[in-house]
Amino acid sequence: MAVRSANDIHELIERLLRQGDLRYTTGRRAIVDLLCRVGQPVSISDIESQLPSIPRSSAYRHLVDLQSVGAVRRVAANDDFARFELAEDLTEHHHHLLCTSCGDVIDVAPTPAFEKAVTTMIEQFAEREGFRPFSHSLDIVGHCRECG
Amino acid sequence: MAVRSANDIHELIERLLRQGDLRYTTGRRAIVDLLCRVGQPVSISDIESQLPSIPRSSAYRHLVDLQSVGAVRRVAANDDFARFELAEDLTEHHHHLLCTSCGDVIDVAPTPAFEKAVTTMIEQFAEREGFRPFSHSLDIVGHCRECG
DNA sequence: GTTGTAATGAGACTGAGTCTTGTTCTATGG
DNA sequence: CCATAGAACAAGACTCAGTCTCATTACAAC
Repeated sequence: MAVRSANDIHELIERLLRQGDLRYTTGRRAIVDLLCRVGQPVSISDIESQLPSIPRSSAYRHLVDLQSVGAVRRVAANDDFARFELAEDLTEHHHHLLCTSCGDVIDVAPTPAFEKAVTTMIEQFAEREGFRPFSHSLDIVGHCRECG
Repeated sequence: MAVRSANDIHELIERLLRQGDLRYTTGRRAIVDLLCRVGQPVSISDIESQLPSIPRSSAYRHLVDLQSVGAVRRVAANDDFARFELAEDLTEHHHHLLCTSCGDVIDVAPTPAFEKAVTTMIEQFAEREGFRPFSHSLDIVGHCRECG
């Protein structure tokens, strides 16, 4: 799903951090690396098991920092564990398949026809409700291939 | 947004509970009443303030019971408080406007054109990913009228 | 009534996520 | 090179939404 190379992403995130007077340190880079590699939303326990050298408190702090500069986005999954992924500006707009059995989250890219329909509809809501939309996300709930 | 009258909803929920060998007691009814009245997702603190006679532990238990028979659905909002609403079977299919400023959740009914586009796209994903879809939800993130 | 089961209230408990504190890096400047 | 100031960090205490336990109460069936 990566539209840019990992190198590009690192460079972009470094710039984003610098704009916020933050450094792109080893710990932050390790987390971004993981997010690039996995290519789908990652939970804190994923981070703990993949990057055991990073303490939980640091992982949370890094994620908050990365969010604050717009490099990372928090994803609300179906279980009650927060998950994190690279911001869409760095990858591409996509939606999520949520498995209610194993909790897994799978990224999927929408078709242009669908996104056009969404945009049209959102404009209607915005008009009617006086709502100013920033972004949208579609979650498809069901069972993944493994869970049948 | 109510497609059925509150009376109908109570009757349906009573039947759902009975099928699960559960009774439609005063506490459960009070919560369902609140969900009908408010007509949008409600948080635990909303329930506490609107129904002070129901202890928190009971409110949570009632919500779990109501969920287990399919009368109520848990909604993941943008803040990290769970919210609850009547299941779509009892009301009508709808989506959510999430305000990132005040945390409010507003129900909106999708246009038929949009739902057709969603269905088509979901079928494609299901095919491609071996995913068995049960339901979907679209969240539109932004600022509500009050928050500008 | 009696009796078995569901429902309830009160409060202890759990654990994801946050905050605090003291320490270690690192970028700059003399 | 060293000094030093601010950022980053590790460790662990802390918070509080949500869950669990258990003793008590309501209810349905006989």
